[in-house]
Amino acid sequence: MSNPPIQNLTHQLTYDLGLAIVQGVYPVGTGLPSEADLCIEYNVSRSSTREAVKMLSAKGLISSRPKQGIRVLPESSWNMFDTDVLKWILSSKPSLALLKEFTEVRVALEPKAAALASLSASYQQLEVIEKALARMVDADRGLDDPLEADIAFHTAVLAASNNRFFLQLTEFISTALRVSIRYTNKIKGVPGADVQKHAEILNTIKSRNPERAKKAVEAILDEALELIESRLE
Amino acid sequence: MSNPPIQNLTHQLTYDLGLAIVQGVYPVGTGLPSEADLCIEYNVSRSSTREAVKMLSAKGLISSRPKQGIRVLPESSWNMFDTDVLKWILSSKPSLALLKEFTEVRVALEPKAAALASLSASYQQLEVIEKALARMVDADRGLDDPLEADIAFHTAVLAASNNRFFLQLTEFISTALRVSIRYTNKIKGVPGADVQKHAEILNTIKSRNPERAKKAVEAILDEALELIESRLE
DNA sequence: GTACGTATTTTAATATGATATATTATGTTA
DNA sequence: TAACATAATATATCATATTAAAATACGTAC
Repeated sequence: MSNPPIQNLTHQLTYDLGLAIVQGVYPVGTGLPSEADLCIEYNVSRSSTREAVKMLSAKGLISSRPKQGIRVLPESSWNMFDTDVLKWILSSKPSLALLKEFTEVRVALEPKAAALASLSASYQQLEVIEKALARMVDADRGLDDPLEADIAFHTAVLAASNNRFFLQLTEFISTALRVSIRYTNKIKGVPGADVQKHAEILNTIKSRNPERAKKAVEAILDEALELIESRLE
Repeated sequence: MSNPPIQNLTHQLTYDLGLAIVQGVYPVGTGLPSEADLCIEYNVSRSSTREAVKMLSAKGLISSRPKQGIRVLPESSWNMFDTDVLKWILSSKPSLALLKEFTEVRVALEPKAAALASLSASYQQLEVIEKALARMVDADRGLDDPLEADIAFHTAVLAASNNRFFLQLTEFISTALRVSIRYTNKIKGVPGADVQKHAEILNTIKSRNPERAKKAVEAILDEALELIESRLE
């Protein structure tokens, strides 16, 4: 019932339960069956059940205390920047509204990351961005996967910012892009136009111009955001 | 050995181990004692040990597999946006460099959140911001805690953005501010100046002007960032 | 001597029974 | 009625046995 690389029963149960929770299968407040019932329902031992519960509570989805049982926490305490949580949410209720909110975060973060990258990117880091751009060129000719190339480019910029928080967001961004692609990728613009804009980003970073780097990334993301907003009406 | 609200042995061990890991007690790559050894070292049962290990692996700090044992993952996979992880990091090695990186994230996020708030904040949400500002005024007169009032204001703006990701960051921001305050709060500017600038933010949001709201928040954060950068030299 | 398959070994993963603890609900007594 | 003791119920903890997985060592074939 899960596609991610499940290693063992505990992880399997964690994914199944996590998905069920974000899907709203268990009511917020006082939901979830008791430990013992979960064992029966999912046919696993108490050890695995407890470990799965602990993993989910570490991600802010649930809390568990004696006598009160296991309850689903309000959505506001879910760790949205946890890759698993994000994956569960996007793959179960990938609303355009949420996609818009996600893109708003990108609009806030990525331009700033590019600006930082323009100031501090090492030669090696520039090369990584350059290679990602080459992949995008290849993708335009059908020689590479367009989505993966695009993701590689944006995560390379994040990594080049040399900021641990932005670096941590690479997984966050790529996960969300991978899941939500089907909502935006449909309409492809002029072939090569996208590559051109990404090349512009690379150039501004290489020329150590933070202001222009910021603007270049903003241009791309604002466009994506507008596309989403236009569909929301 | 921990101050957070520890509920039970599993949480206690999670905090102790999490702190030890970010402090570098266990070498990255192949660190940590085996499950059995951890039981002896911390004098707890295997259940609690395993549950703590699962919680930490849910936060991206460690991985555990048969035969290879429990190993510390590279810092790049740590979930920096997890409140616990951030707390451990900031309370153990609160370097100015990290504080700078954190502030860079704030500079990216909070102005955008204010802009969104100016577009979508409800009347109730505006009231919350207003009350936080009142607390800041009180704090200037010694009638309230300045830090808590400041945190209340910034988190209120985040909440008013009506974006689930920004909302999730309220805990992240307040945790970091609370922990890192001792590195910046020392130098207080002109009394009332801070309040004035925050009042400006509220006004721009109330007048539904996203551009000016963004600028107003940027002004405050850029200032904080410059202060940190000046100390880094 | 190298490559491949197999056995061994080590460690986590799973299962289960028993006990402790915390919380809520209940009932009893003054 | 209020305070206090008691019971009921869920998770938390402990202990132990068994299973499965992964790395290493070993041996054999070529």
